[in-house]
Amino acid sequence: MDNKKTENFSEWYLELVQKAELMDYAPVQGTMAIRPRAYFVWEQIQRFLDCRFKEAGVQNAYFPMFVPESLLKKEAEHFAGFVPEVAWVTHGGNEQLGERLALRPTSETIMYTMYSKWVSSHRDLPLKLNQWCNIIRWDTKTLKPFLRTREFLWQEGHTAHATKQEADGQVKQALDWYRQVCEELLAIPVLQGKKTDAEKFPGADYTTTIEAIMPDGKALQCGTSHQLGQNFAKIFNIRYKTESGGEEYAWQTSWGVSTRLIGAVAMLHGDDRGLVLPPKIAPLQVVIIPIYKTEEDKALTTLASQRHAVALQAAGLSVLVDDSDRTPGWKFNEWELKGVPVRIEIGVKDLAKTGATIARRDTGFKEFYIDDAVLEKVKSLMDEIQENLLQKARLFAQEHTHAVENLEELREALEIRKGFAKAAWCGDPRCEEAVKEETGATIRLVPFDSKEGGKCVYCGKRGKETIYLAKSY
RNA sequence: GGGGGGAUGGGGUAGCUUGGCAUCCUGCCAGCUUUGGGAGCUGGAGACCCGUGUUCGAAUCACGGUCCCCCCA
Repeated sequence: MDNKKTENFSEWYLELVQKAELMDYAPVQGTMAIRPRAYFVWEQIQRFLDCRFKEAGVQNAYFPMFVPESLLKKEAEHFAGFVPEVAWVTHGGNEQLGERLALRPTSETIMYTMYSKWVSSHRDLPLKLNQWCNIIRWDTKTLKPFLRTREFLWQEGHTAHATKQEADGQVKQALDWYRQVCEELLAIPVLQGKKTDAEKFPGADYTTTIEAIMPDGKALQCGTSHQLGQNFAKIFNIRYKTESGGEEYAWQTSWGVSTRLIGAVAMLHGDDRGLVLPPKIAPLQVVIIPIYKTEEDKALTTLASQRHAVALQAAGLSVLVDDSDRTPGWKFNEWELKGVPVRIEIGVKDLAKTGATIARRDTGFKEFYIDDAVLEKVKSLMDEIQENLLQKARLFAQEHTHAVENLEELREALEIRKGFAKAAWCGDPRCEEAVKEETGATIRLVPFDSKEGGKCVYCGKRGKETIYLAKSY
């Protein structure tokens, strides 16, 4: 790595994602190839969420990526929110289409057109479907690999329920899945709460969100879950006959997380040596490097390496013996750049003591272990490193979250101390807008345990809500 | 939305003002050699973002386009 995380954060991140072979730029602006090392992380996220979805009765399905303009327009607020960044298909071959087709920026409208055909009785509810797919948003803001690209992968869950309460419960459950995937799998601590009306999903009654703090103090929205109320149901005519013979509109939710999470992992845990991956999502968890001078030593150290590899693999770990024709120093640097959580060095010195040297990626700490202790140590390191990364990130988040009482303190928290600000807000959208204008920060969320009290960070009137503010990606 | 910087083998670069066989590092291939924190030697393959113009001749000058990065809103 040429750039330092603390000196040129932005350049450091770009160097990191490319050198660690997470992505590569593709020919169209704002698009990229997701390389195997990053796609593996996505697969772990998919696996983690997919089994929770299925346990909860959410089934996978697939809907078309083409959304006719007339459908996208049906919900006015929704359309207004998305139209600035919609990419359109206007031609088929050389023939201009009668109606242009949006490349889905999200799938509410196309899916709910189908939902209206599939829902007619209370017996059809709840309807809970999810799709894993790509999304196109023709963003004009600053693009950044994984965090903001014009095409990305995500999952979008869409449910229809008989009652508001049930839909509220689904919104909450989805958000909790997202909190779990961030904290338990990716070691990214998050704040949870509600978006303000100004920041909510276009067409929703309310939006809930999880937000993480990045090393430069900016907020990253990591997942959202929306209560759509009956807004779409009324427009797309999703009605059901109740048990008592009446007719009601369904209550709906939608929720999603995207490949943006991969960028969050790289950004948050990476260091000046390169990528640092939490063991649970590392494509390669252990690399074993034999070290030798003579052919005889090469045979011995490689054999010992392979013996350890077999034992570790039997314990369910992904292991590679790097016996390539490179110097040990080169291999150390290479695998550190790629973020492998644990490295085992086996040289003649280790053989003489019938053991191996184990180095952990997160702290760089190296220690010798006798052969019999290696397996247990590596297994426990998987948990220790996973936990350490989460704790380190939690500590960072705490240290970069500052309680503020007025605009001046808010500016200081954002500009000098670089982080989140916790404040009170009177609830007036004009104060929210003014703060955004004057500081560049937005209200990231209103926590679920928001309390009245304090003074509005902008106007000084009585506070009605607790808020967290930050600049964001 | 505004401002600034940039694009030269796979990656990083020199050359551009003053037009004339394109520099160096790294990576890649082959061979030798080497191995406890990015070793060495020899040989080899590999590039001027795209288009138009000016010119005997364009990486270099002009115009247009595409793409990337940074800062501000």
